Amino acid sequence: MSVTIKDVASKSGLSIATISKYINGGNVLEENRKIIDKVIKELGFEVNEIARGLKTSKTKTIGLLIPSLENIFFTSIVSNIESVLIKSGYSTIICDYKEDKDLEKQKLDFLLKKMVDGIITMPMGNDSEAIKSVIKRNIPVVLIDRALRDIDCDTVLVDNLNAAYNAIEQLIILGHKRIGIICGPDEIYTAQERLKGYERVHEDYNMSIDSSLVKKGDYQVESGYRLLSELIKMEEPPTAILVTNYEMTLGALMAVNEGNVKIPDDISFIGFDNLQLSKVVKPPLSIVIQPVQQIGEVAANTILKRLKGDTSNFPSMIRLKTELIMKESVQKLETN
Amino acid sequence: MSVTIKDVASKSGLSIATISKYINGGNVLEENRKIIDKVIKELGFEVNEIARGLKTSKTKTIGLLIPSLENIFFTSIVSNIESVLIKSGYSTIICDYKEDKDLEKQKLDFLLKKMVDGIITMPMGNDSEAIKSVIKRNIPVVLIDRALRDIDCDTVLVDNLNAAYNAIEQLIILGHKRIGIICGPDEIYTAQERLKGYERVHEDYNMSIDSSLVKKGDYQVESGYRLLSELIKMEEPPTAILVTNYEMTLGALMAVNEGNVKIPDDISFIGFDNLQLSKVVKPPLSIVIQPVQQIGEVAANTILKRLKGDTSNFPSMIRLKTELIMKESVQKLETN
DNA sequence: TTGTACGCGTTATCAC
DNA sequence: GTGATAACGCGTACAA
Repeated sequence: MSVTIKDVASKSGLSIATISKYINGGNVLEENRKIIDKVIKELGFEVNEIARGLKTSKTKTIGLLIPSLENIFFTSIVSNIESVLIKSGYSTIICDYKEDKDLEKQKLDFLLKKMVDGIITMPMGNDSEAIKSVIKRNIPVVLIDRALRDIDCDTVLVDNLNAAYNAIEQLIILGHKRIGIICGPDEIYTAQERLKGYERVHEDYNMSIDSSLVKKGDYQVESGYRLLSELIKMEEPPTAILVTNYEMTLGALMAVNEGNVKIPDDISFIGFDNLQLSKVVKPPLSIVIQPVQQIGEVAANTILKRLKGDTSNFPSMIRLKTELIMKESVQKLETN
Repeated sequence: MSVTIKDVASKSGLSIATISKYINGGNVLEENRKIIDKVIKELGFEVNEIARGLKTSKTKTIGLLIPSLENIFFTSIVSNIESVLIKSGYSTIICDYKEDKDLEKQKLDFLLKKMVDGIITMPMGNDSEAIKSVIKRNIPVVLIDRALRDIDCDTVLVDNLNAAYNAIEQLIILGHKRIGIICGPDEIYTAQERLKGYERVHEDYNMSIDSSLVKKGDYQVESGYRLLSELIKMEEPPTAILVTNYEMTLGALMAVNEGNVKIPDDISFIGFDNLQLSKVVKPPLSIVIQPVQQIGEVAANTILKRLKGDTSNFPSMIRLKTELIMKESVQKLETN
């Protein structure tokens, strides 16, 4: 079918072994080097990665396991990861587990069966066992966005705690006393951290927390809608709100629109994750931006490093900073 | 390292050939069948896909080549494709070419080098040559979203022409005479078709087209913003507008918000592609919805069919219907 | 430096 | 129905 080393060998008059050595960067006579180079170009020879893989048990493929492909936050990261990896000749098999823990395990197995050389994943459950067994098989794993307890594994995340902390702090500085938050699910790492940020800033400013202002959603649009509706219908509603991911921000805005509530007059609003959205709605939305590009690049470079056998400072834990963009959706509150 | 057929053979007392035949669904004595089954389970044997690939020259991998991973319309399709393919044991290597024609070719080569069994792609340029050469190599290709001229290739698209036609028709029925459209780039198939729909409905209703109302953007946010700004600043602005993709819809909404223009009082508005968006903005946006799930499923099933060697009605051209959802962003115009 | 021979795990072909 | 055995294309000792 396609051109093999054998073909190159016979046409160049050299042996298969020599050609192979040349391809893999070994020492070959300058003279032969030229000949081989020429023949390879003439024949259009390309290494058969799959035959090579059989021998080396390396597939030059990285598995990417993410919660959903219908979430721009995740796919942006994926896009950046792919860009970096392809430069090193790695392809990426992307699996989304549709926010389903069973599917997550299934797809992890799938990737393993496909003999990926490494795995980058955003774990959902805390099935650190599955991940552990992968690491035990000497397959490098990089966790992104969400950390896992009791596990030695390279991890790239954003400083979720301070992301929430800083946003809430701004609201406090502007005079808000009753600040609501719409969190993600308890089981999810980022949700825990963002809530911690909310709690810690209250402590630091010596403010007590009204637990009725802390709403727990599921990172989906509908919960953002429902929970914000609940908040604005309270007898004593919050004067400001932080919504902690993109989907819920979307939902919360729907609730605002339908509830005849005005931003920022009736409620100050800080959203999450999507800069474009902040410009479409009126007034412009204040927003917490995560460094998606960096996350992808750092994750990809980390796994590339491990793939090269560099085990320095393992396990690495990199915590990237978010950015808070304040716009007119937040109002200064008169202190009375 | 891992368990091989050889191991299964020696432990079961049968030959490698028999085990292989069993695995691939050949006829084996009921008696042996049981033994093999048991041994496989005990040993936890799994086929080494890469060794199998070397022999069969099949990788059980489909290449997916899309313009961008940061576009929910594309990634939704990808997600659905992946769901279908994985059920048949296929993995998908996803490449995005970042709307760059050179990158598109590069990544196509990359996929070929990875020996994918088939390719599903949304082509950008009209480099039908590259695709043709793939097909000539007997690698099935399915085009989605965008058709290519002069080429025999299975294609799955939506009826873009009538998508635009129907939207504009509704506006006409509601009494609008000056209807603007913000199109995509001339080179892109979907943009051409949507524009044709605009033109045809004007013909059918015997209305002439004011070419200053036909704006050509590039499917990016900024152009939607810029072009809608231009439209509303006209001396005689349109009374209604159709924006023909999601990003430009986003941009156009920004312009509306900043321009102190009211929807639908000052201008009736129909957007594209994203249902969620339609609920977030106020008033609720009328929108053209594409059947992303179907697109993905049909495309995946088509390539699966070809992979099985079924060449019936090749090349198939499937045209899926869009849905028009009318909301309060469109106003009935008084006929005077 | 170069060449020979063999192994990687499967599948396919043929005898039996 | 079953079992040797030759491929598949490449890497790698080892010998030359």
